Amino acid sequence: MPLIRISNSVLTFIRATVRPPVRRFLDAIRRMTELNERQAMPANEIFRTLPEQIAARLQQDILGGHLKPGEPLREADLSEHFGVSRGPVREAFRQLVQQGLLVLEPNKGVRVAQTPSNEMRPLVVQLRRAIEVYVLESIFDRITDGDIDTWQAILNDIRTACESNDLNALTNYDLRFHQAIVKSHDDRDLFTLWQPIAMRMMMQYNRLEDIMDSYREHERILDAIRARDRKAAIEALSTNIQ
Amino acid sequence: MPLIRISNSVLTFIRATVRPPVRRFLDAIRRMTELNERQAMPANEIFRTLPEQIAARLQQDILGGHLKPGEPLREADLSEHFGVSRGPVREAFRQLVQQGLLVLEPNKGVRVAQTPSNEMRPLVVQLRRAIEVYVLESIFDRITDGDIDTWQAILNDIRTACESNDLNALTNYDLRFHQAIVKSHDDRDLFTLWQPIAMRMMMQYNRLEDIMDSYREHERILDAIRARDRKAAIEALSTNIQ
DNA sequence: ACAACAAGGATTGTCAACAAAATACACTTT
DNA sequence: AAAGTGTATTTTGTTGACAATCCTTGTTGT
Repeated sequence: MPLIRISNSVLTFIRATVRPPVRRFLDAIRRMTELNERQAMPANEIFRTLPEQIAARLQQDILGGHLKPGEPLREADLSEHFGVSRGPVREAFRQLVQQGLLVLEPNKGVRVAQTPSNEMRPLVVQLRRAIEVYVLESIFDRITDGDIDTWQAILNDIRTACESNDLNALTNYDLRFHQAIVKSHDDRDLFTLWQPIAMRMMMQYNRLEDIMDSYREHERILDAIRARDRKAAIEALSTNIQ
Repeated sequence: MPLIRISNSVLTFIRATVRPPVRRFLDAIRRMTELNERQAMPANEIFRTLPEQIAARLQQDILGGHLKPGEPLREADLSEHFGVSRGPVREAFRQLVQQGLLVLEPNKGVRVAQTPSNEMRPLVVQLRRAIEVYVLESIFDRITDGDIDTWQAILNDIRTACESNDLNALTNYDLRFHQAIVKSHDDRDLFTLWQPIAMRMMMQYNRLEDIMDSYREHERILDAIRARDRKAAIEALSTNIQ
């Protein structure tokens, strides 16, 4: 599947051709989709940059286990596969290195990172809990009904994934759920801090006996938020992260 | 000052010319210097890659306050300044983005990151403490006299910086001290996790009344380690991080 | 006066060609 | 055999040219 690249060429052309009210309308749409994407909506890839699209696909391949830890990734292969030059692929690699999904060795390229050791897991859990609890505490009084709706939509996706026993999709939506919460904090820097930590947990997604538990845990979080029960929400969030 | 670029051209020539025993000897030296650099020895820039050298300089400029938060950095300016093309500069930017020192906006370039808000500081302190305490606990029984010597050398630099009241150098060596400890853990991934968190603290280095306190705190840590007093070492480390 | 618009320069994004480095392999020597 | 050596291949690093985007400024129309 080739990448969707409407944004640059076509959109610029349209923008230049069309009357200003329509132009502003297009910009508004663009802004909205960008915002939605930021809030972890179903990925609308049209307006994203090339490297982001590539990184997003590779991320799914890694978290989905199609790319095994230690496996080397070649710039030339992927640039051919995606039909772009090596530049954007390189850039995508760097983004994934930042997320901790790839490891970079100078002059040798990148490999898929090893899943964190079991010994290290408690530390990662502790770190992620600290951040997410801090975020939830911090935003709790400013959570809008719109936020809750957004999160509910993701929760529905989690339910579907659980019911169809699709671990791959579940990992994805679980990530999106927590991502949406962290991103709703004003300070974008928190997300930057949180992402590499959370990724390391997503790489070993095998904690639950019953996959349905994942849905129930997230439901508990959102229900508590909806009831504006601060303490219960934080407790539920905290037990979900382990 | 132009970047030192001996490694590639000259070294390759030598390697190709010279007899294999010497060749391996050169490789050994190379490996050693790389290792030393990894353990935060005085920066031997000769064997580093171009982007790493650039990133190292920019890092000092940012932590030293010569580049103010919010200030935009232009690829073209720096590529001219360092006498390289935009590619390596771009790469250096990405490394610094990973460290949290720069912020990237697509199509708009990078800016120096804002120092973390005061509200957020306790969280960052908590995260950094968690990691460093974990590391120290984890490596404690395997710390060699060689390690201690290395750290003592950095401690001496800290003392010098404190005595000459050079806050800039102090920031640098403080970073190196903790970096050396974290890097001595087998799991390199811990360093990747730790770095962006620690950087955010280094960006606001203004905690101490008396600058000499910094030396005393680090001295306490190393003394406790030298005495193999686990509890005291962790306590000292923990109070140093705030 | 004020919004809509257009043109220009400045800056980042992408590309393809080339350089440097790492790797693999066949060949030699001891 | 086993290590030493040279060459060819593969892969990443670097460069400069060009394209797309952003931003500023001046102009037009109402």
